[in-house]
Amino acid sequence: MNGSELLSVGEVARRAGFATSALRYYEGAGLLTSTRTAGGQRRYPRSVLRRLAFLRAAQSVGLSLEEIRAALSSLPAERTPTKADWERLSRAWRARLDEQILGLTALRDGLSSCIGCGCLSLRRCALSNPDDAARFDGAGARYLPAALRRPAPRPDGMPA
Amino acid sequence: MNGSELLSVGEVARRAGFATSALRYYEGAGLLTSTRTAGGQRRYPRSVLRRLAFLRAAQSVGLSLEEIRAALSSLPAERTPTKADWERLSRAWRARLDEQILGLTALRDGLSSCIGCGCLSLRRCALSNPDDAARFDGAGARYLPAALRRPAPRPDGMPA
DNA sequence: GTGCAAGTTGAAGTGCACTTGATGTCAAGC
DNA sequence: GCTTGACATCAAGTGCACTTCAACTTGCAC
Repeated sequence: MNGSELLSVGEVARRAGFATSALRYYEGAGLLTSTRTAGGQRRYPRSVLRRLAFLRAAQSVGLSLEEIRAALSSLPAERTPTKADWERLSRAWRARLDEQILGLTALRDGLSSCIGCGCLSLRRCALSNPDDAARFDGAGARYLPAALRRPAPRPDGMPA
Repeated sequence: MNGSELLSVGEVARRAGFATSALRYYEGAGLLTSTRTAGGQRRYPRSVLRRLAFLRAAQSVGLSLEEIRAALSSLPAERTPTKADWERLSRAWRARLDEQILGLTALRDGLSSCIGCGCLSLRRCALSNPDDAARFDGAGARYLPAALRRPAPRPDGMPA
């Protein structure tokens, strides 16, 4: 019932399933904070476990550490995040997850309906329409949501 | 109606939304093949566009080039893949996509039901149960499908 | 038949997300 | 109070997926 027992890196690493080196890396990257003992060793509050659970989940859906850092920065650093804190975060991410789920569903269904269909007009394909992606238009149905059209690591044509 | 017009790298890059350097890289990695002109320039059949569409889509759902290479290797290198070829690939991937969709849905719903719930027993959490992930048990409900529990880049304890 | 954009190769560089190694300090058990 | 394992920092290394660079060649348009 005592909420003030602090965890060492090793303890957190074990409980959260990360390497200690990763935890130190996350701290350097601004995703985690810790207090220190007199001797300089890290001590974490329990809430770091939830933070790490979120981090892991977010990574799994393909978000970069920077994106996750931005999201987590909306959590209070000092006090333990409340239900309301997490719910706010949850709402913000729901849209993204919805989009991603939609995209995957389209992809799954598209695998038979489009890629498997034998149609040769790739340009109208639901799965990947790079011409559309490259264009800056807003018109026309977007089959694959933006989340799944990963920004095509700089095609030659566009030096921006 | 002539199926034999070949495309240059630049053409393919433009149409598929990749950089030419990426196309050469993919060829080196065994994901693409090309014929050459007398002068040594690459020429691609139209079917490469579909291949690239698949590649992009697969990347978007988080698959490595190696996994994609393995999948694509089941396509005939010489003749243009048929509807049946793509459908076979499609079937093989459907399970993976289903799993990923399931996982994302669980994650989305879990964001309010678990992370947002205020419950402190992270160990029973649907979102991330690293203890379970670390354990080699088969018992108990797995909330997050394997596809979403990315293999936790080697936690300290396990040197394997 | 020539000019020049587009193509070629190989080696090296980039960014992300970490891990590994060297070297030294801390703290809990005996 | 000493040993031992966990912890500290910092620099360098790793793997993936590309991109960039330098130096040179091709091939279509005129």
